[in-house]
Amino acid sequence: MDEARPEYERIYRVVCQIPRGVVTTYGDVAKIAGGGIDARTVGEALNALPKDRAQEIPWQRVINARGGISTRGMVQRTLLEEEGIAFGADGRTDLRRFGWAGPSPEWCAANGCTPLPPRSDPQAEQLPLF
DNA sequence: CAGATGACTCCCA
DNA sequence: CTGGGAGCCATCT
Repeated sequence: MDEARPEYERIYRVVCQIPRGVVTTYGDVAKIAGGGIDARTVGEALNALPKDRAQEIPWQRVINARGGISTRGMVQRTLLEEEGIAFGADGRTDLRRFGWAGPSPEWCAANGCTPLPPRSDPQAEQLPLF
């Protein structure tokens, strides 16, 4: 039997908090989870994610810091497009529009996680609707 | 215990 | 934009 991996479970819990229609990065998930977890560890956790559990965990909403998909194949991109995520010609998406702001502060407190630092983007308010 | 690997990220040329 | 290199952490040989 595969041993329980508490570090991974915390990562999964954070990913489950990502609402439909938005995406986040490995680094952000790592910061939220905290506890010596970094972007690479998040990737490992999702890679080791069993298929039966992939149905409940929106792993597809986790992408790299460049706004692109690190996985091979079109599976992840297709799933995200189904949720309304738009990709550019280079296969990247605008994190300022589809980027996840992080879980609620109360959730963080209840799960011992760290909320995401507020990124003040003056242009984020002026983003065109298109 | 040491080396290699990976769904990562940042910095610099 | 593209490459190369370093930093980082967990898992497997």
